[in-house]
Amino acid sequence: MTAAGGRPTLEAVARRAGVSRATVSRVVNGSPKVAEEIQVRVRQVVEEMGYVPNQAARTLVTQRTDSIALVLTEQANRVFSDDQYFPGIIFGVSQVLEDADKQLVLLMAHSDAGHERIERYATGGHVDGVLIASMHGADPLPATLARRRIPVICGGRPLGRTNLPYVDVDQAGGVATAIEHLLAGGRRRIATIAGPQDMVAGIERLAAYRNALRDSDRRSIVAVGDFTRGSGAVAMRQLLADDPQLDAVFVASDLMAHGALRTLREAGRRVPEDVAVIGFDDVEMAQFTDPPLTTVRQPIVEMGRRMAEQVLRLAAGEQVDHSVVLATELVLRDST
Amino acid sequence: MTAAGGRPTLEAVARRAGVSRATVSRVVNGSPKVAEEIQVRVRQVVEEMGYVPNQAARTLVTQRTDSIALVLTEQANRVFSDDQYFPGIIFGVSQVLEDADKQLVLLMAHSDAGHERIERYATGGHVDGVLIASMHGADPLPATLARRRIPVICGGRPLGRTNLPYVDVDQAGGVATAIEHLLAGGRRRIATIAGPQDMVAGIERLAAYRNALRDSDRRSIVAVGDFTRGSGAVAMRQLLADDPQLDAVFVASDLMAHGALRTLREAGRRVPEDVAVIGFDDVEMAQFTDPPLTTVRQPIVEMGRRMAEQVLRLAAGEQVDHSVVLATELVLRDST
DNA sequence: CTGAAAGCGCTTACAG
DNA sequence: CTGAAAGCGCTTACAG
Repeated sequence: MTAAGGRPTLEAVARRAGVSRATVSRVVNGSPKVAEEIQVRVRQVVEEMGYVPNQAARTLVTQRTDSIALVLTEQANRVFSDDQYFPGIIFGVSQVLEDADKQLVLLMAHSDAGHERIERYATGGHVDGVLIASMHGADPLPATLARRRIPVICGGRPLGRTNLPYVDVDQAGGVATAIEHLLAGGRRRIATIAGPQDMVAGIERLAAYRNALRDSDRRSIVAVGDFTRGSGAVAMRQLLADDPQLDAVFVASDLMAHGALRTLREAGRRVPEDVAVIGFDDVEMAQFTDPPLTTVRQPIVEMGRRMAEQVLRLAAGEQVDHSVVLATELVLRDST
Repeated sequence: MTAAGGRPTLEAVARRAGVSRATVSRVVNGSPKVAEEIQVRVRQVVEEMGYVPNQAARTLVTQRTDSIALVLTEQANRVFSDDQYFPGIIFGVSQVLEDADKQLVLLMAHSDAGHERIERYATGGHVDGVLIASMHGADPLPATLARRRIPVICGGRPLGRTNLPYVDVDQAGGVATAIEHLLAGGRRRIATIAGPQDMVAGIERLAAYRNALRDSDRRSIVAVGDFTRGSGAVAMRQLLADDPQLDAVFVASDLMAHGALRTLREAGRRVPEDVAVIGFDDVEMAQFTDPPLTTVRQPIVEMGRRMAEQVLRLAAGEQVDHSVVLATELVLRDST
């Protein structure tokens, strides 16, 4: 007995080993109540024949797929700028899933049809749980999945009223520390380059900047980018036009900060003498900009790990905390 | 009739629509020989009940999984440096698979056990084909899979003697153009920072550098990195110690070139006046370094796309070209 | 054009 | 401890 692909089946192994399919199944799945001697014989035949269980057949009966989907609904410019966010999340998630012997299915939506396709796939019983890495606006996808009883964990606090479980970093705390540092350094006109205002990270970092300045009586000077270098360069030009006297800028991502540094250089402003710059992320690149970048570190890989751990708990039927919030930290370098 | 997950089955739809399971199956799968009227009714019931076919059951009978695996066997430092290589490959692959309605399963090996796990998974009938994004040394995995009749496409020419199909860029041509440009600019002592010598991209770019210099009678000056910024910074220090008079350096990746630029700045060397620098990749960052980086552009996303197209052909039983080689191009900026 | 039936390769109560 | 048997939810010749 050989499956269509030419691969041996349980049946074939059982026949060769002189036992029943049930017994082979038990040995393969590590059930303890099989006689030692039989276990040895079966394992040997499995090895000889190169038997590997057919996952589809197994899933059909167990109702478990042993895979987790990671959804990335993001425009191309960000997924494929050299932003470390997505690779970091993927890396963290895959570490945890590998240890748990689960598979990672990557679901990217490049188009609107893609969005619908993802919903269909995730509700189609293909996966035991879903991770949503980043959302624009109040994406209905996580709520839809949750309603269908599919375990879901969001990366970043979901917008809108919902009580979906999520993992996030302490955005407000990180920004507050950054602004305090600038104020303590005597900076008087502190601008910001915000992230996109349909994403929670963009919204919260801007709100935190405003709060911190309000407390200190400074006025806020704002330009908005989309987390890419190019948008940071453009936003910096706008800020310089708005307020040529500005002496500091908090930038909501390191990539945008890199773009801002180029604009400042072109405009003849020295960093940090004329303008102090603080980024957000602490990607490897931040150590190599000119000057090296002071920035708020967020633990991206750890965020991926925690997301994966949470969804595995849900898939196992356990309860999880409604939110997990990871600490951020100001890393001082030469741009302030 | 409702499946364990609470989802409706074919059976349930058939009953509600007053037809057989076979008929519902035909409608769902778009078979043309079903009466128009019945099609309409079945589709309506499918909609009402939110029926989605169970993939495991379908796979079990069709022997197709509609998924493709992408294997990333790489150390953490590279996957999680902000190298655009892996995200670019993932992005290109996922575009093509999305259009073909196939799923992308990401297989990363973080450990040795991971390597074996990947082999087990790929041979376990979970996927219709396998893409291997990057290999160290003469990895036996692709050949093992090919022997098992599993469609495989390699990213980059595989090392060792094998005739596995692959997609690659014109490494030699790109490097040759870069060196010619340096020679034409009157540079006399041209060093290189090579990539890791157990990877084909590292090996081929170094070999092409040596060939180009041999033709011009210059001596070669070599340091080796691992494609990360940090390794580029260290390698540049070694080169300056080896030959303080060097006036150009070809760096096998943009990230390493970024590291090299920082070392040159620290050493008081002006770029390009004292030392010309050329990178390889053309990531977004290359436009933002100080000075902006001249580099050899390789079409990474396109490479991912072509890999996916090739593996889909193999999975469909078609023949594919033994190799697809994409053009590279020298992009001139201010570092030369 | 439509339906009854076989079968894909497993797991798991249920007996013994 | 072991085996016979049912059943997971589909697709697809085969008849009609």
